Amino acid sequence: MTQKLIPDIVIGRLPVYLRALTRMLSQGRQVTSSQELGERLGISAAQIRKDLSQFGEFGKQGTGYDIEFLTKKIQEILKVNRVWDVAVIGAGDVGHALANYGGFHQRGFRVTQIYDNDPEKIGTDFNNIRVMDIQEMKKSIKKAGIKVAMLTVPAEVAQDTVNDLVEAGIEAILNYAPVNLNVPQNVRVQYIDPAVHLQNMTYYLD
Amino acid sequence: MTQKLIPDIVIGRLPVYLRALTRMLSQGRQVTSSQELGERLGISAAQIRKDLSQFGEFGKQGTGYDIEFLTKKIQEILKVNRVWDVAVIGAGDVGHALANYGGFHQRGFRVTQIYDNDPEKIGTDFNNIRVMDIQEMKKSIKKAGIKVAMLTVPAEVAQDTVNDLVEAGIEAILNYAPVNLNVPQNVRVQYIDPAVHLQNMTYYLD
DNA sequence: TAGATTGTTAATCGATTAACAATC
DNA sequence: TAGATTGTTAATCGATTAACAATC
Repeated sequence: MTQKLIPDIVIGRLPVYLRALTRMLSQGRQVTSSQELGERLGISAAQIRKDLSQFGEFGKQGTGYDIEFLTKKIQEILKVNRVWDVAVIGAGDVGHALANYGGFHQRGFRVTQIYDNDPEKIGTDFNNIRVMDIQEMKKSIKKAGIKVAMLTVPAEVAQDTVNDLVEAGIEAILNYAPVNLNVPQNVRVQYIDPAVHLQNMTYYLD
Repeated sequence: MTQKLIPDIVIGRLPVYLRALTRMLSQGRQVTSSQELGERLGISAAQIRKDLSQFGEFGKQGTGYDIEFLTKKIQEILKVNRVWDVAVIGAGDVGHALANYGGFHQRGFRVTQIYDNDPEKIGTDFNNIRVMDIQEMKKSIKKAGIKVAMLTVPAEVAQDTVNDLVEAGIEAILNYAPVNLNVPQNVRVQYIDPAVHLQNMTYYLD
């Protein structure tokens, strides 16, 4: 029925492979190997080959991988060989940084909507995008058919906002609010919380 | 010799437990169970008990866990029952958002230094912290004994900057630059790249 | 041909879950 | 006491690695 053939953890490594390959390409490189890639990323060569083999045969024995070809293939697999419109919810510092971020458009994303509830912010422009009233969010996201959102609202209102996003048809949420979110099974959430990431490392410090 | 008793993946979940517990505490809750916590976080109750049991016995049969007590214990384990000074490298939008972020100080961190190479920015204040010349970085971080840095410089200079940070004594790096970093074994890196996180989810969209 | 590297299989390793005695 | 929930063991499940035939 549903596929679920490919482990989540494999999908999670593909963007990292893609990033490294794109970088090599921009440095004029044409061919690489699982060994080289693995060394750069701190991953075993066997794992890289195994991961890629889930999706097809992209390399040549004796030679390795054509970087441009493999890049294209991974982009197809991840469905970033197109551009996804993204809504930013919350026009604070983080929302502002995301609206201005230059790294999205080469990587399959474009911020097209920004929402806030602050009258002072509504109507102002962030990187040429008009900040809209969060009251409009549900209707407007639905109308635009947007599937991807980045959530930068305060923790207290995050879950309510997510409920609206889900009703609006959002299926992928990058959550900057420092709370766990409950969503239906068909909706994906990724978490970014700098304090959580830092706390991951302090354990190892003295 | 070296401990390495506790799996990395367990350490990685503790900050998430801590965040949920802190939230419950702020809501006036006093006691919870592995089952309740698991439901909130989408993790099995067994896993939560197993994770915690790595560090001691923090619960009571029949009752569950005292939230305040467990919070304190996890803070101790993660070494965030103190305040870590953090240096922000790069005073762009992301550096700015991090300098202003209010979520750090209750969670064990305080931004005390910001660096940039842009003469226009050097000497200005971000949230009452004077932006310093990146030329001073190595000397000044070493002098202050700072162990934790957040890196928000462009990809092209990230590795060089990291090399300096390592020489300065930094042992934990939260990397916002969209590249993999090579560091010695004693240095930890966590990666935040919104495009990578988004690409993790697009695979599952149509 | 000789050398290199893939894709894949089988073996190993590690993480998660189920189950339950202990006990609050 | 009865009910609930822990901490822990053993079983299951899944991911990583080693090894090598295939082949460029």
